[in-house]
Amino acid sequence: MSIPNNLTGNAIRKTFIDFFKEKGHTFVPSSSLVPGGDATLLFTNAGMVQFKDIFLGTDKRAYTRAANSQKCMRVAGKHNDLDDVGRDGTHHTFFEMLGNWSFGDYYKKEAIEWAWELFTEVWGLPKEDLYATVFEDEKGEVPSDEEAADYWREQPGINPDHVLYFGRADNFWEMADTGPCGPCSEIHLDQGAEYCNMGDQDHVCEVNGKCTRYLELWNLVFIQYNRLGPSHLEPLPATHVDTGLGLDRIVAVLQKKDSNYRTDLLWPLIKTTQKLSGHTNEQVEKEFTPYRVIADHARAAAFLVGDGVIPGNMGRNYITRMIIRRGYRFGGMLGLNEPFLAKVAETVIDNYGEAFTELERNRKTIIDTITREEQQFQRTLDRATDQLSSLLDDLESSGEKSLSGEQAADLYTTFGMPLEITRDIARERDLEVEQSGFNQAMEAHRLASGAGKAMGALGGEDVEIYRAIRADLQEKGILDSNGVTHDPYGSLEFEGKILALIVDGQSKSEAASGDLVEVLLPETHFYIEAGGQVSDTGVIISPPPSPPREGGGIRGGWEIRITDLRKPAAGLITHVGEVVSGTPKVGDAATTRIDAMRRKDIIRNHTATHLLHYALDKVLGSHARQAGSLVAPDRLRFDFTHPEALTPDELEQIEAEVNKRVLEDHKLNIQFKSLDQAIEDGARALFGEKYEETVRNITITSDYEDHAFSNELCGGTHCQSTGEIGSFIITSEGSAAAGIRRIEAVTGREAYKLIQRRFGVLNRAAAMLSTTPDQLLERAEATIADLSGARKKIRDLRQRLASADFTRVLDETSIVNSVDVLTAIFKEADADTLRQMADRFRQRYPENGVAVLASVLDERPVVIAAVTENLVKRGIKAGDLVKFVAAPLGGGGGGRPTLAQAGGKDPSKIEEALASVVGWVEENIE
RNA sequence: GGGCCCAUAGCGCAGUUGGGAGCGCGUCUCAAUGGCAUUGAGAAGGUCGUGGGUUCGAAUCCCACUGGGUCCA
Repeated sequence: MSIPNNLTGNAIRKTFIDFFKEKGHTFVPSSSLVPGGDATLLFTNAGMVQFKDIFLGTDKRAYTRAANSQKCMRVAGKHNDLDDVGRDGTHHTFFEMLGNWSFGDYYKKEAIEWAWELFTEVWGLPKEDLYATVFEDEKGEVPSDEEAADYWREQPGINPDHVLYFGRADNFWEMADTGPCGPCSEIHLDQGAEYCNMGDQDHVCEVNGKCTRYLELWNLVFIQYNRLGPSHLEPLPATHVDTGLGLDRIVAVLQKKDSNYRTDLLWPLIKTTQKLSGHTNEQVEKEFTPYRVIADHARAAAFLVGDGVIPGNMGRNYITRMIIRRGYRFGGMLGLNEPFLAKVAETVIDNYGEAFTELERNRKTIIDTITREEQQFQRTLDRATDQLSSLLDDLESSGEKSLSGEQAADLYTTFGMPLEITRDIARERDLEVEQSGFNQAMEAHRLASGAGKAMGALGGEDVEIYRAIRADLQEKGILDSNGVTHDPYGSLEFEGKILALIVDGQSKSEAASGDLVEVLLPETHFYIEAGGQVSDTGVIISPPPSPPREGGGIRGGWEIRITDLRKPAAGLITHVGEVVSGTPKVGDAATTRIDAMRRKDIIRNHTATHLLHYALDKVLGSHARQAGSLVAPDRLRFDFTHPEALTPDELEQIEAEVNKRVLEDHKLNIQFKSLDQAIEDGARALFGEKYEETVRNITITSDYEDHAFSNELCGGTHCQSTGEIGSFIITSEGSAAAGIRRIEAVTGREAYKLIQRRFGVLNRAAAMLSTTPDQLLERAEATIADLSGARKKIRDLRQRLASADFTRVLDETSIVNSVDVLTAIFKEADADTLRQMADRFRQRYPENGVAVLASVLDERPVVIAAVTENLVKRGIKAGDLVKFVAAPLGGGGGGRPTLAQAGGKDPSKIEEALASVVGWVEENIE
């Protein structure tokens, strides 16, 4: 494939960015596929995701013009089933969206001019084949976009008849039911009559029509209204431009390919796959669907893992798993029966690594993760195949021809066996799978799963009260427009006036002793739970602080014990606690005191958390990233991405590494800087976390290395140097979710307590075994060996003793109707020994023998009854006999007809019970 | 977040009305062959994931927890 240098996919992307840079735009790198701070969105699915807050007016940027190429995933939408992707030449799970943006800067004139210029002058698309569409409201409520239409008609070389009007569905863009919206304008390309896929003679090709002749390329959105209701639009003070041009599509057009998969963005992936399958070019064309699916999915998987999304069983992790598994499955159609997708993903990295450096950086993680998931899937399939085989065996032996849909669905939902594979295997044996039952069962499964909705108690029902309080205080000038000042990094003490007291959700002028109260102050130094670090606790007291008196009260003063902090409404922070003594009043002078020791415990754990994060990276690899964290005074808990349980050796190394850094006693360096700067300096940002423009960057650098070994964005409170941590001990390692491990650890005071406790146990255990702690292990091993040897000996002796006894009584049978009946008691014999005796009895009396042997073990009677085979036919069953014998002992029993066992509670009745055996045999024999 | 499945010897697994904890591979010992591959005989190895409950008796039934698998949102 020879493509001119200026028309490679990478060059086209670059041309777009450079073109808009020249027009004064700032290049903004693509944001992650995982949308930051937006829980409603599974993946970034459009170029505007990272700019959404600018349009909503809640975010500001340093620039007003931007250009980007945004990574997007569309997989879970209502009309986009994953199963349809890859079946044609234009649909993808992953794609790039080129866009240029104006935030209150230029508008329709420039947007249209530049789009035309780029298309016709730079990229040389034929002017006569281009069409522009503009908005005209079919309901007549919103004005037509004549402005845009006029600009289009002014463009050099455009055919004015190619400017067309369309209604709301095609040419009006809205973010949601309310909010910013506006008309849009699209550029379509007439690819020529041969591109029509509707052979029908009555069919007329048209823009936005039914066939594939006219291709929509670029959508220019003009945001000029704010929608307040279904028919209520209000003009926005500032207008914005948001455009979207799918890279794969424009590259296909410029490279004159009839399928996106034949461009130099995706074709190399198909060639790599072909190398693996060994197919000829003709075979590739024949099997083009699997090739497309593999190319698309390998690309999506590489980008997903590159952005830190690992395969799992929930949300975006689940999508990632399904994409890898589907790719693997389609590989099977090409005869690829072992992990191969990572090799294709490597081509993705080679091809895209320059434009998206995260791919290159995470090369190893991407390859390992994809391969591991393929292997896992193969294991799952192998297991499910066994299951299916035995189901099909049953089916065949019962002469049925089709597997029930319910069973197929069960196989899928429980063992992960996809329907197609079930069907393939069944067909090999000439069996069918019932489709409608499968659909029904899946629907039932969907309903059952959906019934358990995640409960999201967001609170907020009392937000009005707090808003009113804030408005009132701001009106009176008591609280400034920024609200309560929050500075958790300085002093642990603060003096100020009580601005408000809230009791039972109502603002009060005073609170009484015992009241649960929220205290509002103009400023607070308490840390408020964030980033895993728990809130501070402390007290608020009335000054002057007098020495505490007996009984805890302060004369004339009051004290409030603070246990939590809340942010009930924007700009408000309240201290939640209980009035311990006195009557605090609004307007009272107050002194706050944070519990200092507790705070120290917390900062030790927080700094240790950073060291742990670093150590995980060092020992396990860079794929081990933070996935959750708790920093409490008594422990820290850290969740991170890692596919398997940690070995004891790894845990030891991690613990050692952290303690090494503690003992080296490094200073922490805390700086505020711009997010971009921090990332450039190597800070690790968290996925799904939204950061302000200015971030707090915490780095730890050692004297003998030139760069920081720990570099994090963090708003928490920390030690001044790592030595304050004291020591760090891991207390547990486990799993938090699939692919996520959890480590718990203690530091400082808790670590010391733990060591003390452990030493205590060690010393006591050593003393018990009359040895020293150092030799405890050998001693314990020896003791255990002795013990099991002794136990064995006892068992042996017992059996030998019992055996000798048994030999004596073996011939002391009573004869009833020519049946030898033996009853005997062996104290201390266990059930096992009794059974062996029963066997010997039956060797001695192969016919016409009944034995009932009893023992008392641990104060409880045990009875075994043995009956020879021939007597079973005459109505003597061991189970019945043993039940009869055990009844007076307060027990019951059962077993097989020839050998049965029973237990009971009352050993004193054994003799009596055994004496009744002869009578029972006499009565029951036929 | 919810549904379903699984956890038994180092590994892979069987264990069906609740009553002798087993199979294959691996390990060790002995024997056969000149040596190896191999074959035969024998042995060691298990808190039946953890904790409760039901029962005279639980790997087996019930509950909770832990770990793993899987599907759905």
